[in-house]
Amino acid sequence: ENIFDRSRMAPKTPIKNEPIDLSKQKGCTPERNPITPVKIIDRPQPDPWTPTANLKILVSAASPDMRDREKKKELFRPIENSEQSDTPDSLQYDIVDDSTVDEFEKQRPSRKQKSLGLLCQKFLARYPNYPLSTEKTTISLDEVASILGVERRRIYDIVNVLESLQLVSRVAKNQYCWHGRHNLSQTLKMLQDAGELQYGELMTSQHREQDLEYKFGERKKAIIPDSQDRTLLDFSEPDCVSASANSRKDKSLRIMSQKFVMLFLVSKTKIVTLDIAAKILIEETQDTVDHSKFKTKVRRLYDIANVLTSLGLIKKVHVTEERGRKPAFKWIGPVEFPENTDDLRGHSPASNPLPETQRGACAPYQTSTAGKQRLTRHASFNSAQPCEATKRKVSSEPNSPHQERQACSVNSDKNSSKMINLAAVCRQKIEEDTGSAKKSNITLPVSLLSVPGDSDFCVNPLPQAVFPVVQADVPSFSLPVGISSQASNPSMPPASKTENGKPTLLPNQPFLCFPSSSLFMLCGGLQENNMSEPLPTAGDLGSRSAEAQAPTVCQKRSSQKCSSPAAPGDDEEPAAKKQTLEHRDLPLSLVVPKKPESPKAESSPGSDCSAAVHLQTNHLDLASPAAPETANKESTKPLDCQEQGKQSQKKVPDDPPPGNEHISKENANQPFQPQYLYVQPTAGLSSFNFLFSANQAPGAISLAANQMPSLSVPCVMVPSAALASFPLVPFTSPLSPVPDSSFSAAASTNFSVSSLASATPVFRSSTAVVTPKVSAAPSADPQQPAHPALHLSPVLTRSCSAVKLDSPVCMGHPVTLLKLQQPSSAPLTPKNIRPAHHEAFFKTPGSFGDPAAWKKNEGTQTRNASSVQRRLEISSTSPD
DNA sequence: CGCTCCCGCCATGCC
DNA sequence: GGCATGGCGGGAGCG
Repeated sequence: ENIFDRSRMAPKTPIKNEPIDLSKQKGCTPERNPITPVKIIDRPQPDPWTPTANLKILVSAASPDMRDREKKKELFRPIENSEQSDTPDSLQYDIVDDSTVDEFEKQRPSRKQKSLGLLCQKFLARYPNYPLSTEKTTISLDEVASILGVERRRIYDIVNVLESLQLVSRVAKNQYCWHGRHNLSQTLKMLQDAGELQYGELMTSQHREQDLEYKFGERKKAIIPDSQDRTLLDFSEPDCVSASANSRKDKSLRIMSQKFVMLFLVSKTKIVTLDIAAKILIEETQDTVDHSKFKTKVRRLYDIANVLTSLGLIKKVHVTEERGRKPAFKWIGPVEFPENTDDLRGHSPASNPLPETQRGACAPYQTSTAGKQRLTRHASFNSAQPCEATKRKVSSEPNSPHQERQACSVNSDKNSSKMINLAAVCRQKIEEDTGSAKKSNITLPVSLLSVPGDSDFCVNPLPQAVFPVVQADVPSFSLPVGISSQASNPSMPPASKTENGKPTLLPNQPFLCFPSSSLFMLCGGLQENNMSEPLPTAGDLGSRSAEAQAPTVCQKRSSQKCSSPAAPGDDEEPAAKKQTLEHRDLPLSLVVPKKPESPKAESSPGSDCSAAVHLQTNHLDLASPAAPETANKESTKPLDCQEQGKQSQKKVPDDPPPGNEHISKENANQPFQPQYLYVQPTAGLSSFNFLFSANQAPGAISLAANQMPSLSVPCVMVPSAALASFPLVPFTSPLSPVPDSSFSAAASTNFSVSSLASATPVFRSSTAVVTPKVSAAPSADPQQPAHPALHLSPVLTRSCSAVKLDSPVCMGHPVTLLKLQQPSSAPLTPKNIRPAHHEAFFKTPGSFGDPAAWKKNEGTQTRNASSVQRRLEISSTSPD
């Protein structure tokens, strides 16, 4: 390409002479090149780096020779340049003619040729993705720079980003150690966790605040102690190694890179627009956002994005929002990480969902739990030592889901420890920071949120809430459901999900997207009444309680099982999971059907999961009346989970109960047809919409929300019948036989809105996975289900926030749920719904009141997608 | 015209 | 003072 371009390009503008030509060289051999630089280069070598090459490099690096090289390179450059001109035959030809031009032209690689992304590819081509643990590869900045024919400054850009992902670590001055992607999954997981914490907390905090205080404004003020936040990410060496590594101040690029990645990992949709990311990053860093700063941030993000793109972790996409089309990046890297998910994995093929990078997935859940602690100790990513360690780890820990996974678990040691540290740090910071509303708002946005300013919580949850789509692992589910997105929506093939899920998402999401805040999906038994359901969130419920409605809900819950406020969460959780899943997808504008699964169970692990499960079960039940069995199973599990989950409460990962897997599987198998009721929110709050599964046990619905307590938002339960009218319709009636009646009557599910938020978190928890209780008798287990939720909520609360975000993670587990839901989801309704606000694009929930609107909005999917954005925007604008 | 983002000045810090 | 790092933003390439 280069050659071509050059030939072509060159003519255009003779630019300065640049060494760049080297690019051709891409390649390889550093030293050699010196002498005969040019031509060699031509082919990039993928392979290139043979062990030998590495050795050479190392050697060179080690030795003072390096310097020499530099010298050489300098020398070379000229040479190369001259040669280059020669080199390319074609070029020459073209160029040659014009003598004058020649020089310039040749040299002048087009801008593209010089792009950081291309440069990064060349850089990466030199090193193996999965280097043998034994070999260490050292990278000499000077060498690389000379080889690649670029200034060292550029190499710093690349290396800093790579370092943020621990693909390399700095060993010494000019020296970096290449680790390859062995640790990538772990690192990503860490980032995900950290992201959840940060953002999650924020969210939670926001919610809280909101609940407490405002709905609109103040939250942000809240404060933000962000400064520290950034630090959070620093893997850099806490302990280990030389502090030297850290030296610089913040190294914004590195931190930014991590944060940027975190946004993706937290985002349901996996799509992050640059502007949103910039806003978030800026906010974290600073309150003030000048335009100039914004621009600068965006520039940096491009730099980072180019590197990440070269790594195959993200890809450029465009999100179309109301305002227009915005550049965005979609995460195409591994989404799921081992974590706890073992369980999940087991049962759910969902693992499939793992995106392309399977490798990524590995994280053992253990790591999450244990890991953190451990990690705490270590911490330093950077440390030179790490390299080795990491390698080892790597070897041991496999990251990749499949292969690597094993290793991963092991790894946890150092790397994980480091990671953990970060996470821990982040948490703390986050917690601290959390206070600041702004952040939270912002952060949340990422994927999650959609919440409009007002309904913060709600919103957030909602967005995601869209129906979960399950990726389809189990088609059966989806279909059954009336809604089934799948069925109805062709768009989402389950399969697609598997990948990242994303793909499909956008456009057609099978899932339903609700306006961000506006909708909630609930699954649960509806028994009681239809009424409102405010759900108390589990822990926090209070908020919910705040609202009058809550009581009923509570009762319901209690009846169901929700006993504790927290408990209620369960039901919700599941829903939440779904939502979360959806959300992820949605993030930007679209919802993607991805697989929900994965995620992380970390945060609220068990409990969440369980909750999720419940939901699922519920859904299932609802969906398929027939399926009660499954439901039961699930339900039971959930219970267990709950118990477990409680323990785990903290986000730390609980153990993932094996059960979950089963459940999920079961679910999948089962024909559930979840029915959902969609409730539109009253105008008030942002209107939340709830979807309930028809049959679920009431208990299930309960919210976990804990954090969200605030949700008090008025939610309206709509009888299935009512729903029918809605676009959503599918959910309600069709499927489920049961449901209808139940709906109408029961509609009241308990769930706390707030829980929603929490809910998501719940999902995460491994537990959730485990337990899906049986929905059939939703009521039956109320406790259990509830518990899970509760667990989550209480513990989570803080974490919860994170959780929410995370929820997506949960998704993985939840997968089953997703499936169920999806069906309906497809419905789009959400999208449709959206219409109400544009701004809302995210979400404003309430806005839609009319069904019609919903329909209209379909197009809006996008809006769903960018929850973050929404949030951001919303915040500014007030939601309706 | 606006999105991208290259390029390199220059600040920061360590030695 | 020199060198390694890397923040930063002007302004150009490109679609």
